[in-house]
Amino acid sequence: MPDPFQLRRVRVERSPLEVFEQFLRRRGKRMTRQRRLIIDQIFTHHDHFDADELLAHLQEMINKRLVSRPTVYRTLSDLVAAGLLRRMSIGGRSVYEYQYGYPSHDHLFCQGCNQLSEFQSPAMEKLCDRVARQYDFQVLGHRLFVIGICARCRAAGRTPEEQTEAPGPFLR
Amino acid sequence: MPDPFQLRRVRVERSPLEVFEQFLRRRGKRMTRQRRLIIDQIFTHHDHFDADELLAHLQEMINKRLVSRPTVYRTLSDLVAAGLLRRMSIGGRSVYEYQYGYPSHDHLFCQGCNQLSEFQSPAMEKLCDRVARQYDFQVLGHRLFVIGICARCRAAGRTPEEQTEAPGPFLR
DNA sequence: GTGACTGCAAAGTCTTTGCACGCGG
DNA sequence: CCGCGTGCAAAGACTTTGCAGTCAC
Repeated sequence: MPDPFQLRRVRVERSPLEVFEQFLRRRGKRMTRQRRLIIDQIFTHHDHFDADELLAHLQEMINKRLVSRPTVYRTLSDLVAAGLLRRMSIGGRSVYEYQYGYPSHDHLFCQGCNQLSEFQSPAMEKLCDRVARQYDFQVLGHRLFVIGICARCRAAGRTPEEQTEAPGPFLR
Repeated sequence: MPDPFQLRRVRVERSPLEVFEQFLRRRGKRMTRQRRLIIDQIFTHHDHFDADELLAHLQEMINKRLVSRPTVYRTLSDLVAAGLLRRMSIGGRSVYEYQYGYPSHDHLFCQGCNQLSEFQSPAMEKLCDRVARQYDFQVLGHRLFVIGICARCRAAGRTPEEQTEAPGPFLR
């Protein structure tokens, strides 16, 4: 059985830092100490994360007053604009994941543990394209969340919390 | 070419109001004038909407002080809990759509006009199930957003705004 | 009559913005 | 040195909550 938790990066020619530097240069923007810190922190992890989690990882730097909250938010937006990250939303907050150097994938969302995991499915890509063609819709990408209960939670007898908050996708 | 904009309700035995009344009764809750107003307003429209849009439709009632903002929010949550609505998020806000008496479907999201439309694809349902089985994941449902440009926007030469905000899904 | 519901105002969360200073190129 | 970037504080957008009066049952 394939493990959905282990997508590996695809090989890319330039490092995220290089890509970002070029992005900044093209726009007459600057590479700063803060931006470098944030990129380092992000691209040494392989996760879905939100600004707060990133801030937690940067906590030490924040304590040392090396990065501030607004700068983290601003940089995250820049990284999305640069195509390095993708932004989603879960539970009303923005959540980010790798885009550059990371394979296209879909998500499994477990209602037992609220974990987001990933899987790849070429068939899914094809089906999206086929459906879109039917509706004369030019596809730029897609977001799929399969919602349910993971094996671990089922084994633990953990059932979804009451449907007070039904899972639902979010575009931004 | 099928029109994605025209899903029609499926026939159901009980009206949304009846379902909600039963839901309330079972929980020792009460059917109030406000809740009736909100349900009426919602189930005479066929849309995706958020609390503010609903509030706008209820504006007259609000002006007359017949419903308040917190009550709208509270009732929307109740309707989700009752299985009448589904909640998603777009752009950082909760967005609702029909659940009860409405067929299962997926979404096309146009980056040109930010319109959300719907389509049905049995193949998609099957594929989700098949993929989930592979990962030993018990499926409760899924959310799919195909992101791109609709025919109308393409014809109008409208391209997506710059990737400042990449579309991304949102679970809640 | 009892206790759930409402409206109001206020608080909470997450995110963005205005502004003066600091620093990259 | 020019002007972009940062940090601070404050504002903003959306949603939730505490509380006292009101209304459904």
